[in-house]
Amino acid sequence: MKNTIKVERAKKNWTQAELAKVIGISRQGLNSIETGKFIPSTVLALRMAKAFDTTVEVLFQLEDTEG
Amino acid sequence: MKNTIKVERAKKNWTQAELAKVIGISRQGLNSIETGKFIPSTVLALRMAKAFDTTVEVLFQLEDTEG
DNA sequence: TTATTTTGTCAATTATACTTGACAAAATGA
DNA sequence: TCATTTTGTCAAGTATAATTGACAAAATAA
Repeated sequence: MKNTIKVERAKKNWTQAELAKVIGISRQGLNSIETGKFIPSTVLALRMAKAFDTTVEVLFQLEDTEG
Repeated sequence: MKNTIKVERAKKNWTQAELAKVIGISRQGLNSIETGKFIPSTVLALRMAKAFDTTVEVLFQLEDTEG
């Protein structure tokens, strides 16, 4: 799964630590999600989408092999 | 977190077992998600949204306390 | 360059999603 | 009613998400 967290974060000029705090997760946890190391829960995806004023689908995209 | 899986499933006239197969999860796993026992991964949420031709936000809603 | 912040990553632990197998309750259909 | 399908739930196990603490690489600012 791909994500556009880094881009959305840049738009808001937020650090990983700041975003992590907003969505209630550790900085390392957010880093692992952002770098594709692991897949977040739907609650975290929804919180992130809300924080960025966007949708889960804009933030996260299934790969062709994951469809 | 609330969800509208049961309703979307009814629209398509799918059983839990059928939907579970489509998204690549066990029947009991899907049941636990549908009944709110646990929170699915974002990949599963995206697959479900795709299967239902809808969005993650339509399928899953944060409670006021989870925002 | 030097100092500071930000990011990436590791190890070890904890929490939880997801699995299979099983069985009963509930719903559906004959 | 009787049979069949569907759903809910339990237990025990596996997989993985998420945690903290730590440290170095990379980026940013002075």
